[in-house]
Amino acid sequence: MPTPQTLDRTLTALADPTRRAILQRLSSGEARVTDVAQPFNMSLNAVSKHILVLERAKLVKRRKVGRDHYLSYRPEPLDAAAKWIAETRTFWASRLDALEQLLRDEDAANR
Amino acid sequence: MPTPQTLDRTLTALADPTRRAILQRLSSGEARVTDVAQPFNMSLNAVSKHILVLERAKLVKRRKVGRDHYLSYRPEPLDAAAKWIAETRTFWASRLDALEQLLRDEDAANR
DNA sequence: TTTACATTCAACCAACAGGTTGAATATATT
DNA sequence: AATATATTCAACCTGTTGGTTGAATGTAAA
Repeated sequence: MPTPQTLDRTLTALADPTRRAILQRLSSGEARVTDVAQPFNMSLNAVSKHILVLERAKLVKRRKVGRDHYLSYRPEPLDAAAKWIAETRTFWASRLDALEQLLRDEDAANR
Repeated sequence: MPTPQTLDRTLTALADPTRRAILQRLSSGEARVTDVAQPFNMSLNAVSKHILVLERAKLVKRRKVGRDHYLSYRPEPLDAAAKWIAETRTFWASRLDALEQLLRDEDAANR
């Protein structure tokens, strides 16, 4: 299970369409910072910052070759987040079953 | 599939431990704003703002009874987010299979 | 060795997030 | 009618986000 802070970083990184697009691009293979930035309608520096956020969340790894930085997609945090959400959903759903909810509603109505 | 903006809102809402704790609290049944705020070490107003974020993400629904506002947890956006992540992960993983990655690495090496 | 390229660093800015306090509003209770 | 409770609204503050531009750094190519 991811530590809360790890989860925060993963979800924050994913909660931005530019960063999701970067991940999608990298899912088809390594690319340099410039390559990743090319399709976006913003400065290279802006994309570089987004990449930093993804690195902090360990969704992207960097391999330096001379002046080029090759970026690659790392699926592990996504796996962990998906697992956390699925487990949490199950747990929460179990606390919302029909009978329990009915009893709580009655309790609330009688207050 | 959730619209990108919906996904943004869901992930943003989930990327905060206070808001996750609020959802957890509500997963065991309805509660009023004051009840939800009680355990937190912050002002009622701060919690009220967090609830607004959760409402915007449709993770919480509000039912007003007199001066009391009863809040309830809505799992649907969580389901949608989990589904999106799972599908995306599968899609991205399929583009990262061993052969394709090998070919791309050779291509990169020969540049 | 000069020039071009890939990238970050640094400073700045506007908008937003997350918190505060104080007042306003609406409803209950006495 | 007066008071207490539940909640939001409004203004404010501080720190962060997401963007910009310009300069610095390191490496490759002419």
